[in-house]
Amino acid sequence: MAAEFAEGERLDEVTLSARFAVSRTPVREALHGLAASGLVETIPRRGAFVRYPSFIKLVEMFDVMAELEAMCGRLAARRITPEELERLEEAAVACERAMEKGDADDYYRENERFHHVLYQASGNSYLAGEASKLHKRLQPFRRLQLRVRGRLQQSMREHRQVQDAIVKGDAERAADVLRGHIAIQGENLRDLMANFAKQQAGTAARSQSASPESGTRFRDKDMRKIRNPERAE
Amino acid sequence: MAAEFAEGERLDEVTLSARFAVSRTPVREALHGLAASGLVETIPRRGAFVRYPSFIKLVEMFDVMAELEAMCGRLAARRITPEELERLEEAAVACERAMEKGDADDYYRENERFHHVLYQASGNSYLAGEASKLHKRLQPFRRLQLRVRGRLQQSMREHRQVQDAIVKGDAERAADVLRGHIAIQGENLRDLMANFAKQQAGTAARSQSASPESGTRFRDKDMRKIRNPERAE
DNA sequence: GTCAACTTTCTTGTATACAAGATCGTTATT
DNA sequence: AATAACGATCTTGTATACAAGAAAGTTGAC
Repeated sequence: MAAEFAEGERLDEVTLSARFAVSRTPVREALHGLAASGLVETIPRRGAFVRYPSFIKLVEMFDVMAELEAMCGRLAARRITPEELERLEEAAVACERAMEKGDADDYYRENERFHHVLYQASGNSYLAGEASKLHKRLQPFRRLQLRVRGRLQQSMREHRQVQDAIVKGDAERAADVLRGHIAIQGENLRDLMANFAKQQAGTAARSQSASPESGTRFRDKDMRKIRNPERAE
Repeated sequence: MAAEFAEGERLDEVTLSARFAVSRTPVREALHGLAASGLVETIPRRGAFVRYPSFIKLVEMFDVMAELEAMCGRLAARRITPEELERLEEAAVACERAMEKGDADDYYRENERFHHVLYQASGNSYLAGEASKLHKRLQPFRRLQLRVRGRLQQSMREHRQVQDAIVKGDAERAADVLRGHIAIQGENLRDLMANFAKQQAGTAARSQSASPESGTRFRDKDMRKIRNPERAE
């Protein structure tokens, strides 16, 4: 399920339509949607290719996420309503319960609730939307990290610090704590990926086989045809 | 050209396909693209509706843009390469020439170049991409502002301040100046819109006529059919 | 006259057919 | 034998046909 489609794999429209027992039309629309959300890259007249974010790109995305969350925190510290404060407390309590149970899945869900309350509390609906989108995209990699030893407890402490700063209306501290809260996930990711790379070192080359760059071998005679790749978008 | 499609207007697929002399298929794909970029809202089984960002949303977007640019500046101050520094200077000089000529269109183009160099110089390609996307979306509203009296000169001064901070490697100052540089556009927008509203006050009501909320009159008898609007995505 | 159920019409969503570009294989030429 | 030109095949992009859901109009009951 997790590794159903390999990085670089070409997604053939007819194959997919056969597999899901629909015509090519909805398949095409779905592929365009995935392309918009970045999971797939489409090259005109060539097809759609699976694009998992590279490690570099993931770290970059976590950096941006950290900044967006910091902005949410800064604004929320000034703008949060009593009702939202209450929901923040509820989410924090739920997180605490999950942590005490040691239930990572549960913590993960409640953690998400906590952050979404913050996005809303920023009072900037565009920001909230963008933060949610990126949060969702980084979701699987965030989830991975909750397995790291002691991460749940640390995460919880950071949540309480954020909450404290917001209750006190300390915008800059809320921003800083949140920035760190996310940035540390980028750091942890580095560690996880390093370990993962050690294990998977042997099979890495194979997974690249179907990518358009490495897989489609341009023969010398075809090189005369000068094509500009004309990347989608 | 500018106001070819009115806010809330329904975009009929067959009408559009007739107008552009293509079949419905590419029209549908184009509409989906516009929906992804936020210019159009699609409601399942109902159609696509023109959605210009509201004034509130615009201000929100400028706030986020300010933060993204600030982040670019902070990173660029530390990571910019000599080659990028050179391109920044080139863009700044080009801006200066345009300003001296008083050519707002030209300044607008070169200003864009200046900012794109900064995005690149951040060394975070994801950030650069997101900043470019939002920049592009705010483009028409930015452009409006260059007509404001004295804005060109002020903008130019701010550019030089940004450049100075980056040359000196002062990350926080670069961030602060850039944040202000963008934030002021949100402020100016407020003024422009206030003036615009005064002029257009009479015609405002009419432009809403075709929106699905106000235009589609549900008759009482139809209210029994409980539909969840099921907003797209 | 008003309101509800039915029917008609219109529009989106999906399937299929066709056109055009791209890759791959074959053949001919140097 | 290597390379270029040509043609066959496959795949995407577009057009058209069909199905299903939504809005509007019509008829009938109270």
